[in-house]
Amino acid sequence: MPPRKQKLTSMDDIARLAGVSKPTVSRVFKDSPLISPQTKKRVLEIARRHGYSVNWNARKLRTNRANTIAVVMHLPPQTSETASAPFFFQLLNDVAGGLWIRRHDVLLCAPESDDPYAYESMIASRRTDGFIFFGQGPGDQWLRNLARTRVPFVVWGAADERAAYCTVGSDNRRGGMLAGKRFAELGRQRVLFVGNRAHPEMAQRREGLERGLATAKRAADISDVDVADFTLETARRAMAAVLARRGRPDGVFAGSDSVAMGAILALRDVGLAVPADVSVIGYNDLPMAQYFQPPLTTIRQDTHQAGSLLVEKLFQALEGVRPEPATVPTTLVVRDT
Amino acid sequence: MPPRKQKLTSMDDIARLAGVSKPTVSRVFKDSPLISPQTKKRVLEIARRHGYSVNWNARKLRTNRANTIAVVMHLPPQTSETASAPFFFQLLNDVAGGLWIRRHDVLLCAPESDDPYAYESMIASRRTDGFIFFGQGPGDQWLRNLARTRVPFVVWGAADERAAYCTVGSDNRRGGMLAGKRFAELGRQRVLFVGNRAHPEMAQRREGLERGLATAKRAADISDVDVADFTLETARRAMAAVLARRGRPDGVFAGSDSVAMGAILALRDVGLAVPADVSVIGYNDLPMAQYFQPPLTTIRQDTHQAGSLLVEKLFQALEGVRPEPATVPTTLVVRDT
DNA sequence: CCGCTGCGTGCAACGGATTGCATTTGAAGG
DNA sequence: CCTTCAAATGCAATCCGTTGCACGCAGCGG
Repeated sequence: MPPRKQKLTSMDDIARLAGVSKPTVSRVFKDSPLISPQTKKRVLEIARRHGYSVNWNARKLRTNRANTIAVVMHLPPQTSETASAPFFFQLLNDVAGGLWIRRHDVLLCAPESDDPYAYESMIASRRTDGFIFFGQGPGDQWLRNLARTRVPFVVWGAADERAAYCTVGSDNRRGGMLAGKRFAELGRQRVLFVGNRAHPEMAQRREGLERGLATAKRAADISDVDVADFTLETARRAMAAVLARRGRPDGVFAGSDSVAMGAILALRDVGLAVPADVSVIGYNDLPMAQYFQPPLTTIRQDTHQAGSLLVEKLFQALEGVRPEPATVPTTLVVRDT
Repeated sequence: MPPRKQKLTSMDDIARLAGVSKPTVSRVFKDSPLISPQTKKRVLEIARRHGYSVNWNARKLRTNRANTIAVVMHLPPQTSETASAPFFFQLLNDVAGGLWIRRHDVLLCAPESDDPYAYESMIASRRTDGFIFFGQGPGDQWLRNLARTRVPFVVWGAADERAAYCTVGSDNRRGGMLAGKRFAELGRQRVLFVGNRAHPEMAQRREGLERGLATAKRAADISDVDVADFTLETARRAMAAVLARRGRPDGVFAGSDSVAMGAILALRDVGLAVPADVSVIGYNDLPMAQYFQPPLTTIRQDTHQAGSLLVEKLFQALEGVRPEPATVPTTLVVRDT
């Protein structure tokens, strides 16, 4: 492929036009304090008139920094329907905001594979300075492996027990506990956890649920429905299957709002009323949650804060500091379920 | 800021290790047919062993192409709640997919401003090769201006009458017409269009609506509710205001699903039953639409196809061809409203 | 045995900016 | 009037690949 377009004006050209040297122009564009105000003004003026802007690639080459952060959305490859997606997109928005403030570019990536090599090579080739992963997926061994390399990254998800890598996540245990306590208050006895314990975050939510339920006077019973993904449809089917086979719950704690909605539809299908017969609590407080019928009771987490934290931690990692994991607070939003 | 990290292995190093010259290594990584299979194999082997990958920035500098496409999501700056967001995120997914296939990076951008200069400078600095804009926003004069520059871009939205720039969009007029025809069939007489005619796409949908209604035996009446943004909340409020002041409609065509949901809530608040008293039709067929209560009747557009088209057209533009606008088909999905 | 064709490689000249160090200049200090 | 110092600017090396062109060598037809 031939190089594109006509020769474009370069720093040399601007330097010549402004009657200064190339380094001076360079410093002007870096806003270096070394340059006198008049010179700066003149150079900028000329540059603007000629539609010049610094060649980013040359700069990146020379400085050896990409000034770019890659966001990896760990979604099932084909399914663009994934209903937990809305949450991640909201998070994406907030993360991108934080990165723009720090004048970094946001590169969108699909998870190539779990092979650390793919990520190492993106760093080695200077396409990105670091990664933000959205969600750990089922099992996080690959992240532990990645942590052994020199790849800077942070993860939205559950804190790793062995603290091999830095995470920012909602306080899953506390979120679960809030749900558990509420069920306890409502006197619910047979609670179903709909999620997938292979995902570290889900496991923590379930753990919190247990603890919350333990505050009840009469011990409650927990059983599980594992779903392969967190789409509404999958949850609905899984729930229907369980309702047909096993006994009827009087409380349902769902790993995400979309799952909660699926569960509610399944409950309604077998004639159980929400919340009269069964209390349901979701997770994430998606925008849709409040408009679902009935409006969903759910655990909210602050994505805006999450976004800034993720960015902040990653920048620490880039500085060579080992960032501490963090959690964002969770609150119970009581609506009608 | 000092250059980061230790000196990393470069093409020279690999060349030396493999006992060949730098150009040869370069050609290996470009998968050039000039190189003999043995040499290629040997070089790749050595490169992999040393964790080498081509420095992307150097390559981009030399070839003068960014191999990157910027996606600009034209969302209101602050509001991350924008409920029409889900649709754009779905589209983002599909666009990104198309770009990955073409081995291009996806850069996420906020709309800096309507000033073409911002975009020109991103091109000049070779941070991106072109732009994909999601939505035109209210008024598209700035896009016409942008079209006069050398910036390659395509837009998701309504076709520009003067064809100043290339768009891909749903067949808005047809979509509107489908809605209009359905209202006609149902014998609806007083139809409300909830949208914002300043947005070209919305104007087209309304136009289609009119045409569709014209097929009725008895002429129907159209009036408008303009909303400032397309969030559920805004729509709900606007709708409530109108219901209080003006007469009651028996049909509502909403510019987007989130608006439709807002409208339904407002209708319910004043005691109007959907669909008994009022038929409501939305637009986009968001994943949530089918789970709303009652499940939303709406106009669906194929985002997957839209994504590929956008990408395809943009690449034509990059090749210097002036791409033709295109539309993706729309279908009426009849549910319970 | 010679000249030609083509494949596989190497040479060297870029591409556009950054930066450590040297240099100029004007003002302040002696 | 001569230093001395800081501020402002210039010099030249460097970052790492890509590519037009030249070259060596093997095989082939004459």
